Order: sequence, then C-alpha cells, then structure tokens
Amino acid sequence: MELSARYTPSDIEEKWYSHWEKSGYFRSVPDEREPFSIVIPPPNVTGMLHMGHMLNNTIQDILIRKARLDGKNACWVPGTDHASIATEAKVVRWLRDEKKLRKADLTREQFMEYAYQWKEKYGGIILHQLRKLGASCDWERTAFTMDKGYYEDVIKVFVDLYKKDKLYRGLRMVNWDPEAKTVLSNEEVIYGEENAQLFHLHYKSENGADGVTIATQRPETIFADVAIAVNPKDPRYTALVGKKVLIPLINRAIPVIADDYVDIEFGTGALKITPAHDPNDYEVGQRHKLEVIDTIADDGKINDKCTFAPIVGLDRFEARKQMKGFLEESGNLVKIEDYRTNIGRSERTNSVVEPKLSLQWFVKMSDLGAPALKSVLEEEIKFYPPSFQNLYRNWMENLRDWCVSRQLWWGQRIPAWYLKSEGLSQETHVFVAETADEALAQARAATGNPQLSIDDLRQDEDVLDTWASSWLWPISVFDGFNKPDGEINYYYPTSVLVTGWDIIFFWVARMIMAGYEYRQEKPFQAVYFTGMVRDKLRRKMSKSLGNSPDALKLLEDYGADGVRYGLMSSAAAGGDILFDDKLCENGRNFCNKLWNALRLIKGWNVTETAESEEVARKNALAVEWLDQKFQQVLAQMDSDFTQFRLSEALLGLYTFIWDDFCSWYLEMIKPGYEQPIDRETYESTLDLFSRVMVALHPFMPFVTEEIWHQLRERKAGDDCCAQRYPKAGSVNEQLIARVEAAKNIISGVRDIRNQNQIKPRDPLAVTVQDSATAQALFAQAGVREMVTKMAVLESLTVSMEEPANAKSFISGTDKYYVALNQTIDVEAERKKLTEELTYQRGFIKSIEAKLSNERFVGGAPAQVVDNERKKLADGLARVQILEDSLAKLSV
RNA sequence: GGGCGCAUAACUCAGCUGGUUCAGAGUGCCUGCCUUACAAGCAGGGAGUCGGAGGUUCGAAUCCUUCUGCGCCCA
Repeated sequence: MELSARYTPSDIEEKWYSHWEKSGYFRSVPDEREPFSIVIPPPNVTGMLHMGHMLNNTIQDILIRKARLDGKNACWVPGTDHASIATEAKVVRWLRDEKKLRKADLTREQFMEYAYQWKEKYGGIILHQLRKLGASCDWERTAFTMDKGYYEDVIKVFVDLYKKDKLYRGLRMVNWDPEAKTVLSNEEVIYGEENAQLFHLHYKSENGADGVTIATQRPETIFADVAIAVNPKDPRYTALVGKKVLIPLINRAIPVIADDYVDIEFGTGALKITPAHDPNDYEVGQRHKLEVIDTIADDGKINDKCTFAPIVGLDRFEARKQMKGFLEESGNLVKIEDYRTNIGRSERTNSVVEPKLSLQWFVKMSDLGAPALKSVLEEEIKFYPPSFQNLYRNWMENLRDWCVSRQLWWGQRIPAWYLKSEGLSQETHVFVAETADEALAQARAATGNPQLSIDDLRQDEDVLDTWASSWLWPISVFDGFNKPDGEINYYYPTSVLVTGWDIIFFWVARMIMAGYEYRQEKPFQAVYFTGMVRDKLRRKMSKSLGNSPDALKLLEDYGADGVRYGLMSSAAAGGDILFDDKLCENGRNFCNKLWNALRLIKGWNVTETAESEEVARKNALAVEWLDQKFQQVLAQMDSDFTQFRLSEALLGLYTFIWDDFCSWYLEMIKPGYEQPIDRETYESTLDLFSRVMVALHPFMPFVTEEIWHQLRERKAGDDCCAQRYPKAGSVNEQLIARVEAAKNIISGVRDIRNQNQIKPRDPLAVTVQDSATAQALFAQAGVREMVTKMAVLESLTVSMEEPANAKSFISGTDKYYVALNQTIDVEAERKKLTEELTYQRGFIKSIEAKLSNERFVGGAPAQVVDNERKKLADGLARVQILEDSLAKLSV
C-alpha cells in the first residue's frame, strides 16, 4: 500500500480509538497485578472541552498509558459533577426556551425530573470530547455526582458528620448572590478593584450638639445602622463615646461605641455599624451585643425592615442612587469622594455579592483539617511541584467553617427536617436523618408525640454545595461507602491526582479531609498540579475574552497527537502555559517526521546480505550505537517519570527521534539510490522503531499505534498500546563516545563545506594527521565507513603528510585536513588559527590556575580534579596542533 | 497588612545534590540547499556579565543577605 507523503491524523484516530475501546484495553477490574488508579477531576456536566481540560487530561492519559505499558492494572475513572449553580441555570433557561415553563410554576419533583432529562440529553458532552483527545478512561466506570448511589453517599456523610458534631446549622454572615438567590462559599466570590464612591454623612447628636461625620460606601444601609464606632485611641471622638447620635432622615438614635477594629486613618475615623450587611460590622455588633436589622431582601431589594419608606422595594443600587438626593436635601451629605475598592462578585452570575446574615449548614473544619494538613507537610501525600505545599499550608492553617448549603434544587437535598408548627427559620427542633421515616421517628421521640405524622414535618429546602459531593469522589466512585471492603481496597489510595492549582482548596484539600475521615487514609499518593493555560499576552483563557481557541478545531487541525505534544512540550508541572497554535504545529510536524521515517524504511528493498563487508560494519556500528543511545534515553525517561517531569521526558524522546534516529541513524544506514538494505539491519531498524513507538505511545498514542502496525504485520491483539514499556539496560559509554567522535568529524567536514560553498554531494578527500588517538579511532569497526558515508568523502587517509590547498579543523585532539580545489587565503587562515589559539591558551590558563591551587586539588573530589587534568592535556594537545599549523603557514 | 513565588538568548521556558557532559532547548532571526522519506524538510550560523549589589566557597545561574521589578494567594 502506498503511504501518503503527509501524515493525516483524521484518517486513523477514530479507527484506533474504537479499536482500543472494543478490545477492552481501558477496562480495569481488580486482579493480582499492581494497581495504578486515577480519578478524573470531574468536569462540570454542562462543560465543553477547553484548553485546561485538554492539558489536564493529556497528563492523566500519559500517566495511565505509561502505567498500562508498565504492566500495571491501570484504572482511570471518568465522570462529571452536577455543578448545581451552573446546571440549574442552564436547566431553567432550557425550560423557559424550549418547554415554555417557569421554575416557579413547577414543583421541586417536576423540576428535578426535567433536570435529569436535560442531563441525559445535553450533559456530559465533554466525556465524548475527551475520547477525541485519546483519553483512555474506563468508560464503564463513568460516574456522576448525582447518580443514585453517589447521592446516597452524600446524604450518608451529611448525617454522619451531623451525628459526630462536625456539621451544624448556624446563623452566620454568608456571601449572598441576590441574582441566583443562593449563598456562595468564599471561594466562589471573585474580588476585584472597582470604582466606588465614599459618602461622608453627618449624624447629628441626640442632644443637639455637634454629632459625627462617617464615611460609607453604602448609604442605602444606614437604616440598618445600630451604632457608630470609633477607635478608642482616637482623641477626636473620646468625648462622643457613650453618647447617642441620630440616623439621618429617620432620626433613630444609636450609640457611639469604641472598638479597636476601627481604622483611625480611613475616611473620617468614624464607622457606622450595620451588622446585617457587613461581616466586620457583624463581629463588632456581636462584641457589643447590638441588635441586627436586616433591610435587604433575598433578591437584593430593600425590604420593609427599612423604616424609610421612599426606598423600600427598590434594588440596593437604585436605592443608593436615590439616597444621594435624599441626603443632600436633608443636609446630611457632607461630600462624596471617588475611590477604588475591592468589590466581590459572584463567580457564576457576576452580581455584587451581598453579605447576608442567614441560617445555613456548616461543616466544622478544625477536626477535619488537622490530619489533612499533616499528611501533606510530612509528604505522606506528595505535591508536584512541592512549592504548592506552602499555599496549602497557608490555607489549612486558617481554616474557616465550610458553608455547604445552597438555595437551589439541583443537588442533594439536605436531609434535615423541621416541625412545621415551629414556622420558617424559627426551628428549635432539627431532625437529621437519611430518610424521612427516620426523621419522623426522631421527631416523635423528641416531642413525645407519637401521633406526629410526616405531614407535620418540613424538609430543608436547600441542597448541598457541589463540592460537598465531589470531595467524596475518590471513595464514592469505587463504592467505598457501601462496600468498604470491596474493590476500593484495591484501587484506594489512588496513585495520583492531576488537577489545576486553582482548586486546591475547593477540592484537593477537602478530598484529603474526606479521605482521612472515611478511610483513615489519604485519597492519593501524589498530586500533580497543572498550570493555567493562558494566551500569548498571559491572560487567562476565558469565554468572555474570547481568547480561547476552539479545542475541537485544534484537534481537527493538528491531530490529537499534535495538540497533546503542543500542550506537553511547554508544560512543566505547576507552570502556566502561554498557549500558541505554533506549539501544536510543532507536534503536527513531529508526527509528520515520524511518518516520513516510516515511509523511508518501508520503501527499501531488502537483501539477505549486505553489499559489502564495509557496509555491514558501518550498519552494525550504527545499529548498536542507536540501541545504546536509546538505553540512555530510557534511563532518563525512568527518572523523569518518577519525578513527574513529563515535558522533559517527551522532549528527550523528541530529540532522540528527530536527531539521533532520523538525522543520524537513518542517514547512516540509508542505502544508495535504488540499492537494497541487508536484512539484519532492516529487521533491527524495524525492531528499534517499534520499541521507540512504544516508548512514545503514552504521549502520542494515535500516530504510534498506526506506525506500529505499518511497520510489521501484527497478530490480532498485538497492539502498541498493549506492549510492555521498554526497559533501560546498561549503557556502553565507550561505543557512544566512538560514534560521537565520528559525528564530530562529520560536522567538521560539513562546516567546511558550508563555509566554502561546496555542494553536499561533492565527494571530498580528507586526511587526518597520524596519531595514536586517530589510529585507535579508525581501528574501530565501522567508524571509517561511517565517516566516509556521512561526510561524503572520496578518501580518508591517516598520514603525517599535510595536503596542499587544504583547510583544517580540530576534532578531539586530532587535526583533519579537507582538500579543496581552491587556493587557501593564507591571511584569513592565519587569523582564524590565531583566534583559536588565543582561546585555547586562555582555556589552559584557567585550568592551570585551578590545578595549581592547593585548596582545589586538596578539597575538590578526585573525579573533578582528574577531569580538569584531562581537560588540560587535551587543551595542550590542541594548542600544539594550532602552533604547528601557524608555523607551517609562516613558511 | 500577612504569606508564597518568579527574574537565564529577541520570545517562551529547562537547568535535579555548587565543579566545561553548564551557560541549554524550542520558536524566531541569518546563510546555503526543492540532496529520491519529510520545505510540516535538510546542512550550518550568530546571539545571554544567568535582574542589581554584597557575602559564603578553591569554585556560584545554582547557597546566604539585601535592593529593584513583576506575579499569585490570603486578609
């Protein structure tokens, strides 16, 4: 079959992926082999493949495929999370647009039914996209955080934590998203500098004296004020402390209190205290036992707790605008200044987050955090790169309780029931149980009323934070809660987690906590943190900027292997990638290079014996050399893989394939035009190429599989992805050095060709000055033939004679003459030699200085000193050659 | 305000336990080649006081101190 001149990934990727899948290579069930397991960081079920996913999943696939080739039982569990906020928003929109339904008109049960319908239809597209990337997940294990079993695990854990007093319901200041009407965790709030205005407002004194001027950014909240606070050390206000002032427009009297929290420098040094609408104020309020007046409703509008009627019912921003007029009119507005301040916005809806006092469920972090911190600091769990330990420690040492309730429907509904008789938010009895029946039993016991029915109970309306389900991922996907002695014992702890550092708190830390809480064991041996994929201008890739390339288009344009190469080639662990299509182009070119090496080899005719002894010697040397170089690369590969230095590993293979294999080896053994190659060399080459394909397979699975099959007829099941990874053997350094010396000579000749504009195919006569080292080198089988062929020589002579009209170069400590059919420019030659001599003398001088330093000779390791001595001897030999040459020129 | 990290060629970055196998890679640039596998290619080339200043050491891109400039996390 004729092979096309270019590698076309689209022809083969689909074919191989379905072949692998059909052959069951990705399937894992526990057996006697060593397990190697990875759980995918579950992408959002609404998600579409983007650059971050491709980077992250390429890394996981490399690790999994490598483990599989190493003979381990590799298990990569795929799945998605239900992403409550994002998905609920999508479902609501879908219902509105396609079903003409409003969420408000549906019951919770109806809504959930639609939501699951939506998920079945549109969710998890990303899992199909991952296949295009080559991801070798065990698809039969595909998990989802809202699957029945998973749902039950989450509920079970909630109840368990509650029983262990590690979870509680409390009134706390939370981040409220007035648009999504839900609470957000601290991590879901994005702070950024924005323009704002600082209103200086004057509060008159109750007794008609001077009063006080405060600065606030939120004049619409003054009706929720309960005090004015000043710093106790602030002399300006000492007289006022303990007195009362009047809130503008409504003239409600509030006390002036002293509290260290107040910054003397900021604004006027006096601060209005509004506990319902500011977390710091809330704490001040608590300290001073002040009441809480909440004047903002869940939707961000001013409610009727606000006693200033004109703004009731207005949105908080509209109210603020109008307050300016009211305050001006009343004469309380002293001035307005513009300033920059940090404003928190919802990650999901971008609306300004409202600090809000609210009854929510919290997980107590103190007990859970301790073992999780310890395991990382003691490297029980290893971080790559290790510097992320610091970030982790920083967060873990400042843990705050985790608010896990969300005011949504799409998610695990909180298994807490209240007595209807107690009214909303007035509950004194809370019954937490896995089922309504159990809750009822508890309620009957607690109230002493056996007549109580399920209708007397009301289940909490809220659902759990998505992270409160995904933190159980490494346990739940192996059914570790239901069957704690089942296959989870085989796969857990998983081998490595690959994730972006941006979710180290959201997810990584919490999985570690859950691991110790529920398995008394870490969830993974190691965490590999990927960097963020950014654009050329270093901006994070985002939909709103439109700077993110279309992932599927990239895969189409460059092939999965090309994209994988592009992403990996510049992705040191933890380091950001400045993405550029150019990177994928390199990958595509690399595939093409491999492809063409294949075409070259497949085009050869094979004879049983080499055309001559010389050719046989040359080829034997080449084969052995490449084999040795490959051993070196494999050894490096081992060490790179243990340290998760994946880009280095890939680069090592790339250089080996492109330079050693293609540029040197194939040229060395390439037969002349229409000449055949001997079978021995041919077979060795096919074997080597095949082994190299296996070595590269984890990084670039498609092209390697294709070439593997093009190289030889393979039996069914003899696939590249199912081989054993080549093992590094011992390395014959001498043989490598021998060929390196030959390559050096070849480069020297090529250099002279280039400088003198001699055509690459014009044969040249080369003479090497007779010496012990030259004799020794060319006495080695195949060296002479290799140099002759590669440098395109008509003759290679060892002699003391110096040819006329020759240019020279030094290789090692030997001098080579290249005969030219042109007159030598003596002056130019002299200049060149003199420059070289100056450099070599300087080189020698620096080494002599070292060696004459007793402290160096005495203090440095013997090996280092010996090396210096060797360098000195070589340098002296070179100086000798150069001096001789100069002397001869002068004649 | 508290903490962490980075600064190496024009660009993006490697450089592990200090020692010319340490000043490297890729891209870009320059020169010459459509050489019968590959122009998505081949053979070559130039390019960096390793952010500044001190120090430790026989020896520093590498360790320490400090300054400058960036970035990030937390408050």
